[in-house]
Amino acid sequence: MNLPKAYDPNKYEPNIYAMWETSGAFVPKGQGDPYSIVMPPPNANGNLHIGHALSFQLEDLLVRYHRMKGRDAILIPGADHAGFETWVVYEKELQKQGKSRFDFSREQLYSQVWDFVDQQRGNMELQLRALGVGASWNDLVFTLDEKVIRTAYSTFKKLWDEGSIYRGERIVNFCTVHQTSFADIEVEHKTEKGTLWKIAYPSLDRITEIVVATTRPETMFGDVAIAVHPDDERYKALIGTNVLLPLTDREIPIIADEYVDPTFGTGVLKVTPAHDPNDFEVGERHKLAPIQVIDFDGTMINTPPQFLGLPAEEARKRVLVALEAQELRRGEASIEHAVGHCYKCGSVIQPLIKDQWFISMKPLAQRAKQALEAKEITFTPDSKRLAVIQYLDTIRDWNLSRQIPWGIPIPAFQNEANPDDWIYDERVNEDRIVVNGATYIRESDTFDTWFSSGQWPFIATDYLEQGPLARFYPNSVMETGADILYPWVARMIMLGLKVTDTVPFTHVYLHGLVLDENGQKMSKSRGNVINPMETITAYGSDALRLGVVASRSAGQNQAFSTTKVVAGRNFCNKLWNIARFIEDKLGESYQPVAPEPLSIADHWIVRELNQTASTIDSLLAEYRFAEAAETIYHTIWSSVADWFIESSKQDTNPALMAAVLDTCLKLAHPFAPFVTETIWQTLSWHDDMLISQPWPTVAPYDEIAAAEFERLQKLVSEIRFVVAELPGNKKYTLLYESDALIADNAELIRHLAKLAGVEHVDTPRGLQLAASGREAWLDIDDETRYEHQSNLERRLVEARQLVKMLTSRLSNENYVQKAPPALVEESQKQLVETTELIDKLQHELDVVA
RNA sequence: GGACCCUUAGCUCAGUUGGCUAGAGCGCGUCAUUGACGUUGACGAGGUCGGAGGUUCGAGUCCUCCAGGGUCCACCA
Repeated sequence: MNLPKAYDPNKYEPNIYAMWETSGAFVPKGQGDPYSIVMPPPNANGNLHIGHALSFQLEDLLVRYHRMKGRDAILIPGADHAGFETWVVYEKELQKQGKSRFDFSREQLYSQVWDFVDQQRGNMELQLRALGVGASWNDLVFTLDEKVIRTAYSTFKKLWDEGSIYRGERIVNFCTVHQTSFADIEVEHKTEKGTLWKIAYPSLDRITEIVVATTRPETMFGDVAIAVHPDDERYKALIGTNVLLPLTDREIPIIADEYVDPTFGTGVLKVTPAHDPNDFEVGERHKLAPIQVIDFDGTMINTPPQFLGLPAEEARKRVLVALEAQELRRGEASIEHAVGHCYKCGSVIQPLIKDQWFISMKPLAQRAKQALEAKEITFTPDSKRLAVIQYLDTIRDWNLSRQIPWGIPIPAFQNEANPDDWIYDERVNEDRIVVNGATYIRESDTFDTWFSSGQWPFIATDYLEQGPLARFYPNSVMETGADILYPWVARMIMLGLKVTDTVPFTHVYLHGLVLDENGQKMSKSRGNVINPMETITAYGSDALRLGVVASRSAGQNQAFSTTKVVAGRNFCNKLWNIARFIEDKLGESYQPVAPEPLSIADHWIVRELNQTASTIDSLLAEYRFAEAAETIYHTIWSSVADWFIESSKQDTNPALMAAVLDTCLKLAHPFAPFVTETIWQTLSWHDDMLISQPWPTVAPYDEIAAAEFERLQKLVSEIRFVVAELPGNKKYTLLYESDALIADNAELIRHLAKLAGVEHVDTPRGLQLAASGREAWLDIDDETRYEHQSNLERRLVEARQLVKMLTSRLSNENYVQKAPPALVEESQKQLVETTELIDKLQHELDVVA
């Protein structure tokens, strides 16, 4: 025996991973039906967090399992340039150096960030290896790889050519801190308390006035009209007249628009097309040109001099004071309203007008919706499929433009002489190009990163170019976080259908957030982040996998639990020691022999393992990872270790023990890849790798023998139970009169039940073991027996309650008629058995008395 | 404003189409024991499944309402 007593994961994991990787175990073999998962690419220059561990370990689990099931399986890794995230980090770096983005050209910035990311790269990939994630590393795709850009461009052109891409002045969500716009979905709305101010706009003769209600008085200099509902009797007469815009000498008209809600505020809306999306639409309808009064840096422009250049917040205060001075304020009310914030810095998102590139989403969404309704893609949990459908119903056009240098340049050029003339051209390295004699200037914006990552499944498989991995498209499963269902999953579906004319994957599995042990969201600011690498150092990679997969269901945010990681570590150690025991029994020179079950324990364990394999099959088919993990845990710990191994100490069947160990390792491998492979490598009868083994097939056994063992278990359990209740720590002798099971397995029963002996007698004495229904007695003296009386009484009461319940159930005619016959029969059988038990217990009590 | 989810043992959570006496890990109690494993073994205690109705022979599971917690979506100034 050269294996140490305890499994030390850190000692083996790196070597095992290196063996897999260098031997090409993660590379698809080209045989069998393709099975593919494309990894949601983690940030190339970041570290993995515990949510990544869950995500990637689930993906790896699926791929390992399907590989063993004979599929041509691949897990395609990725790395994300994480446009905005990385840019924010880099801009902070610049700040530290006392520089800003304006000190450099776009090309300079791009190459600086590239170097910055390059320095950090590799961490994440090492961490994936530590997690045991068996990715096909040569197929890794970085989101700024040339082929990603190529595909993004061809898709953009396709959409452009068919008119789905348009450039337009629209209200965009602009972060004045980060100097970029966001898609609607990226804006974080928070409900806040605000103030609704009422402000009087005087008529031209200054005799009457109309009172508007607004939460943003500072935008009043951008007002181009006052709007009321056309049917609002209070204001009907005023429609078409002009009022004076306070603090200015500008006149604006009163217009009628259905959009105005007469019950809100004063029923009068100030129309500020440049700074509110609704007002923008009202303005368009009434052909009113917007006036921008907040600049892209968040300060005031186009205002009277005293407000010029002030930050918007400050301007608001001063405007209110100025209005007060002119006695134009007509009260205020506090309201709760949703305010958009930048999800990164938390500052208020300004709705501003900007020329941006948009995709018309309605047609894409319709197509995706049909596919989802037809269940061309299934979801776990299914409720998320319905959620996506609902999202698609209300989708708005997608703003693709980002004012961030770190990203894929938008391949568009504008005619210097004619601003409305835009052309598609991929020469994005040129500032200006000449086409047909006209000079065109390059668009300075980059794509929203989701535009390229939305095409990830067919990019990573080179499907459009029919590369070597093209057979892996569509992907088998998209496994990702429920939090990016809309920004990512929905878009992959839409773009996949659009570009490849097929769904990008056939199943979506969504995991929830891993919360901290108290159920709180993990965040750096809270300081409650669990680093998966530290967990691996402390407990091992398999322990982390088992712990994080256990008791977790799809789509639910659930707490991390160290106790489950500990349980996982203990399980690995258990498996290790099962192997140690078996290897010790077999000896170092063991040569494999065809296994054949001989003892009743042998037949039973073969049946159990068959059952476990098929249970895991059906659970994984439904993505019930936690239950599958629990199944293998209990099979190995209880059935194999506590019963089979213990039995084997009495009756050794080397070939079968070896086969049982092999089967356990295979079944457990997707859930605990490192320890199982480590053990496999120590087995003298294998010179290959576990990772490449086929999933266990059904092995033959004898059902009668297996059932015998079950009866033996029942007897042993009863003996243990009764003995535990008896006073003192004595060892007892089991007596039997005529019982073949006991006679044939006397030594085994003695060992399992820790008895002094098992003896055949002609006249039984002592305490009869009633519950297991055997002709067997524990040889106890009268005094002990007397002390045991209360236990007998207690069990008698329990048995009588059960009889009462069964009797009433069976006397219910509806039950007998409507319940499935098997259930009724079961109840009847149980009633008979329990009645017999009562007789025996009663008899025992009579003897004592 | 809309939608979805959660509430089960002390803690963290499972529980497919309704099926009988609701499970796991950890924790807790009693006991055992130096040779596979103390990262162990045996035995046990602990839950009227958030509350109230309803459907059903039968409800943790389906329906309605209520309470508490959470998430997502949303252009009411």
